[in-house]
Amino acid sequence: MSFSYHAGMILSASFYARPTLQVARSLIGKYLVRETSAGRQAGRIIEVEAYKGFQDRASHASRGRTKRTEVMFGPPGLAYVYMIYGLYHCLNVVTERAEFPAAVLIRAVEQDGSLIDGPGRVCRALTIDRTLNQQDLTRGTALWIEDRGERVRRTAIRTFPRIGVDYAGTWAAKSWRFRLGDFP
DNA sequence: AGATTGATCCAT
DNA sequence: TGGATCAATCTG
Repeated sequence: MSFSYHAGMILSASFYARPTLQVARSLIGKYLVRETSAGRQAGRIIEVEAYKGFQDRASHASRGRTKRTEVMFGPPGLAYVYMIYGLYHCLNVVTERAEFPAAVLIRAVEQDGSLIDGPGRVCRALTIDRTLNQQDLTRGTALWIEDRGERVRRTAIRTFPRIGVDYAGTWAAKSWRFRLGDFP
C-alpha cells in the first residue's frame, strides 16, 4: 500500500490488456504523470497512435522479436521508450497480452494549458528517456497514467493516418491516430 | 528543403 | 564490421 498522493486512479493492467485501438482511444483525456526527485509533472493526453501485431508494417515489431522490440512482446502496462534519430525519445505503452506485440505511442499532451505536440517534445518536457524503457506503468512510481474522471465523448476524438510511416505500404493508410478534436 | 544524431538491424 | 535507415524536430 502506497500513501503518496495521486490526483486520479492509476490505470491498471486490465486497462492495457484490451484491443490496442480501444486502449488508444481511451487514453485520450487520461493524464501521463512523471515523478522525479525534482517533483511531479502531468500532461493530459491529446494524441496517440496504435501499433498492432506482427503484420503491421509500420510497427517496429513487424521486423520480428529483437532486443529493441522485446518489450512490445511483454505483458501489458509496460513502457516502451526508444531513441529516434539519435536526438529524441518516444514513449509507448504496451497493450494486449504477452507474446503479442502491440503498443500505443503518446504523441501529444496538454501541460499547464500549453500543448506539447510531438512524441519527442512530450518526452523532453516530462524528462522521459531510455532509462524508463520496460518500466511498469501500473506501479505508480516514476511514470504512470491516471484517470482523473474526465469523460471524453467518442465524437470528440478524430482519427487520422499515422505520421511518418509512409514506408509501410497499405498499413500507412490505416487511421490508427487518435486526436482530441479541440486541438487542430 | 536540409541538417542533425546515434541506436538498430541486416547484409556483406 | 559497414552503412542504410529511422513511429522527429529545428532552422532557414
